[in-house]
Amino acid sequence: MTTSEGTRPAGPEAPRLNRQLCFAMYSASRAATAAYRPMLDELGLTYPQYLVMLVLWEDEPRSVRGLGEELGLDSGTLSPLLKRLESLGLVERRRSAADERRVEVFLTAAGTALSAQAAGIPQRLADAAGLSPAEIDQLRETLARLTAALHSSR
Amino acid sequence: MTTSEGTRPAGPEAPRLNRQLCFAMYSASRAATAAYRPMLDELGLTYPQYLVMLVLWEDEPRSVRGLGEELGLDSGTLSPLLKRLESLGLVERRRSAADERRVEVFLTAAGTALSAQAAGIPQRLADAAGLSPAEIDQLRETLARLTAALHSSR
DNA sequence: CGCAATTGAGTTGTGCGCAATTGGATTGTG
DNA sequence: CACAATCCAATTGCGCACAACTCAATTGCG
Repeated sequence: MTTSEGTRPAGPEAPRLNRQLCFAMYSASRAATAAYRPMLDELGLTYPQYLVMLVLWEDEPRSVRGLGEELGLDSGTLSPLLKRLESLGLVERRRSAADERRVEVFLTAAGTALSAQAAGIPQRLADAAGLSPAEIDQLRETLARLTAALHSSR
Repeated sequence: MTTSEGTRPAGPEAPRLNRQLCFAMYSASRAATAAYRPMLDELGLTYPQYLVMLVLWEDEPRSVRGLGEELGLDSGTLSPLLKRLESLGLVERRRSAADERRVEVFLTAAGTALSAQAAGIPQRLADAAGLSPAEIDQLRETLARLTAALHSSR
């Protein structure tokens, strides 16, 4: 029977075309996480834990809410992650005195010290990426625009 | 040469620079998955399940091993995922007669039929991406090169 | 042929990511 | 001031990812 899709040019290879764009992002993201893994293993961190530490190394303390906005993660992800960072002795969580709903996340001395050990990671990953600085820059800019467009399309 | 401070490592802001490249990929990948979610909800699929179906819509049957190579996933991820697709009535798994170690994944009639319902998704996502076809093409190419470089750097 | 090494799928355990819900704290409005 | 609406963190439940492991089937090698 004839399909009812006369208005759309949805040929049999349309799904295949699409897979290439989004699958490329999915693959690249997992490849990057995998490339980080051996370096982060030396620090005893996972990649999302490393992202949280990067934010805290910039500015501290941060509320759980603030970390979530910065990273695009909610408390369902952050609460157990922060609990693990706390049990590693890298951060400390304290209820805000001004607003008892908020939990402030502080770095411990060990958490602050870990920054020095992590300092070499960016360069090591840039070396593994095999892209020129200009390409990296452009890739980052395009991805940021794409992310913003996808978020605002809801 | 623009913004090329990459030669000066280990400064206090090095971690911040790094976060931008890899965090951009991490964010973009999650934003894309989120953009797919409402469309895939209509099909009752998750994004990884959709990827598996895309491969099967191209060529069927595929072994678990073959799917894993195509998608970069191992049996620890695929086995339970395929079990869920089977319980949805979209695929069927059968031991290969030629090699009893292999499991061949076949589409059911319902699995084949779902392809028509999924046909509109690529265009809908491309619209949400807000990038020109040329930009999409270049992004895909750069990501593919990056993924290959990261994999071969091990 | 006989048996060790390899292969393929599955299972287990850990840690995200995200939707939905809970429960206590705060804010806004009458 | 009262109290409903909102806010914030935590919890629960489900589905990936991925490492490590198990077990059966197959292959390779003497």
